[in-house]
Amino acid sequence: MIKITLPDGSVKTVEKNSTPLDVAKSISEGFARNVISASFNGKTVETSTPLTEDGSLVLFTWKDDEGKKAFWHSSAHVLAQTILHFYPNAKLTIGPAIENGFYYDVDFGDAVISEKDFDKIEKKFLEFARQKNEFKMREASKSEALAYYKEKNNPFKVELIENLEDGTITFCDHADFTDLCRGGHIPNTGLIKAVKIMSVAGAYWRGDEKNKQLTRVYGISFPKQKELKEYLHLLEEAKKRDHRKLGKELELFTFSNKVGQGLPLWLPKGAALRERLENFLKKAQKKAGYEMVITPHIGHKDLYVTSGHYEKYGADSFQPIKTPKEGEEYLLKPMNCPHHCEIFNTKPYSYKDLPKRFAEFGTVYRYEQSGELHGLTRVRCFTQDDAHIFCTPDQLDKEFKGVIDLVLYVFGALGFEDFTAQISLRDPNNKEKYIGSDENWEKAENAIMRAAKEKGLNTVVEYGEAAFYGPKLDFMVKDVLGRKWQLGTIQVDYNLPERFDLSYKGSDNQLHKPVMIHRAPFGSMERFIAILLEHTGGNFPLWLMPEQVIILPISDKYKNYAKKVLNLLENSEIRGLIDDRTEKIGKKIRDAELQKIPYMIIVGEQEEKENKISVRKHKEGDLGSFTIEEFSKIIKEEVNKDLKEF
RNA sequence: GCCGAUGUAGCUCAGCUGGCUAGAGCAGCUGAUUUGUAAUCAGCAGGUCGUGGGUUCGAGUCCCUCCAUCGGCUCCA
Repeated sequence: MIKITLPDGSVKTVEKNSTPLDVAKSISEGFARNVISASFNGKTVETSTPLTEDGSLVLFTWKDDEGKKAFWHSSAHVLAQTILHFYPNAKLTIGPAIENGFYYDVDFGDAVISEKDFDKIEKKFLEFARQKNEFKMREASKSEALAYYKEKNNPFKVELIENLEDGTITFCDHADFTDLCRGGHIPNTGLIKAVKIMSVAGAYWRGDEKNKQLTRVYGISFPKQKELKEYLHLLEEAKKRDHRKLGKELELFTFSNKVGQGLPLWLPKGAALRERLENFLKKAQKKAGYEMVITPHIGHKDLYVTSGHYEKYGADSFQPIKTPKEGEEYLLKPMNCPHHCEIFNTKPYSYKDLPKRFAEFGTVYRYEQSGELHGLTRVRCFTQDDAHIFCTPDQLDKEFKGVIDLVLYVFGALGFEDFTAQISLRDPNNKEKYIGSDENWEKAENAIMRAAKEKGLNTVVEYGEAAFYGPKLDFMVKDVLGRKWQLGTIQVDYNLPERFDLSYKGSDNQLHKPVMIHRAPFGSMERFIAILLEHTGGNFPLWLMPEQVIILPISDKYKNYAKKVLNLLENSEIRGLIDDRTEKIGKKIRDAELQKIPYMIIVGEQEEKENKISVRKHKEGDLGSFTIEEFSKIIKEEVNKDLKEF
């Protein structure tokens, strides 16, 4: 007999070689039917793995992330089985579970797979699934495994196996299908009741552009048909909040092929919104001791040779601007730091002058690959809410934490609660991608980790995500489809001060190098507004709204009263407009609702007589009758609720 | 940049297997209606069917090039 400890602390004594499924059955038959995967002593096991020693067992159902992972990983096996059914010469590579579903990377050879094929794949997939085949793990020696895939002429699996230790190699069989596999499956294929092939895409073998491009087949599966339907419905709903769609509908921004790919055009309402955001940050920055600077959109080539950008990005950037002067070259600025370094360099500083904090809404130009452009989130011209802090090493921690406070203030005011603070470090295996000494890198990395910890941020560490000149603390927020985007960023840099030979006089009368912090709480105006649009669905906080109220006269007779109301509201710094079309009130309300204007003010005979207004709130309906003073107060309170002082 | 898909009026879309002057709703314009909490009625106007080539008696429809967009990959100072 062995003792099995369950997550609630209870201990079950079962016979040796009992399986996790047996343990589940000993709890209840009903529960056992829902158990789809398990972990034993922290390691993923099959639900059919015989347990041979005492230990702690966790049983997972579809409701658990681990359960879903096993479900989707198992689905990838069935997908591979189905693909081989239609394309017997296809070569399988890897097929993991992902956040929403699973994929399988396949070398289809000369065959092309596209959306037209999805239907038949789904049908055959479910046919295979219904056979209720069990997933059975089987150990194999390295030579056996290699021989198997060499015979199948599959260089990808051979490469994978060559990197594995002998004695750790396992296969998983179900029906007549076999795959190299670490394990973690659902009991049998019959649990998969619904599947949808979502898309195909090219994906490089092992994520390296230099390798062969494989075809990645994305799918998602569910234990119930209904859940698939719900998932697809959710996706449809999410697409309605796509910032590209809302940006067009709300007339915030647009693109023009004549102007060029990835070059956003801000329309009046979008420009007003953006200006409001900028002023909001300017105000907070002023309190935090920043000084505004302004720098040109171009810079001499030498500036970027000094900074290292020329060497790093020169060939892949917008190409230099030539002048009539022989050999003279300027670059569109891809970032503001070199300019700000030269601003610092303009005069000598004492340690008593530091920190210096230079801020600029700096527009930069980067030649992003055409396939990378994406609405407003990835563009070729964007404006960073940039600033560079030059401080002494002693001041670094305090300054860094001050920036964290500012970022948290900005995120808080705009309702971003669900973000991850990502510590982006160097790729330890690829140090030649970065400039600067190991010593400086370590100092910078430590400063970031220390500050993030002291501020109690919930952080994740990502290797290989650093900038080429220094590590970053990135504030990541998801878009409506769950894709992560970097918004706020704070970077510690010991390298540019060296390259630009920045210095200050210390109390010891010696010259010292300042430390530089690059930071942008929004990240860029473009990306921030895009993500804000998706999070709010266009219903921005009231203080940001291009139009806060719209006045709807019942008929032409009340236009004058409407104008009077608007005037009074404008005196209270409320932004509004009048819908003076000769339309029915129902029509005006409908149009105002579609434009997502927060408050509608209806004025007619009744209102004019009583010198009042009838207020209707977007999405909520009639609020009743108010005096203008009462209404102004409500608006002011709502604005102040979101706009706390920094 | 790479893989797959898509591109018809300002917007959302129809146009089947190639066949007369390419359709609809909304928006726009004109007129009537002066209206009480999500669409008043009528009329008018609006399209080189993304671009350039090709196949064909005939191309929005089939083929190729390029451009742009979408979903991924790679990249992201």
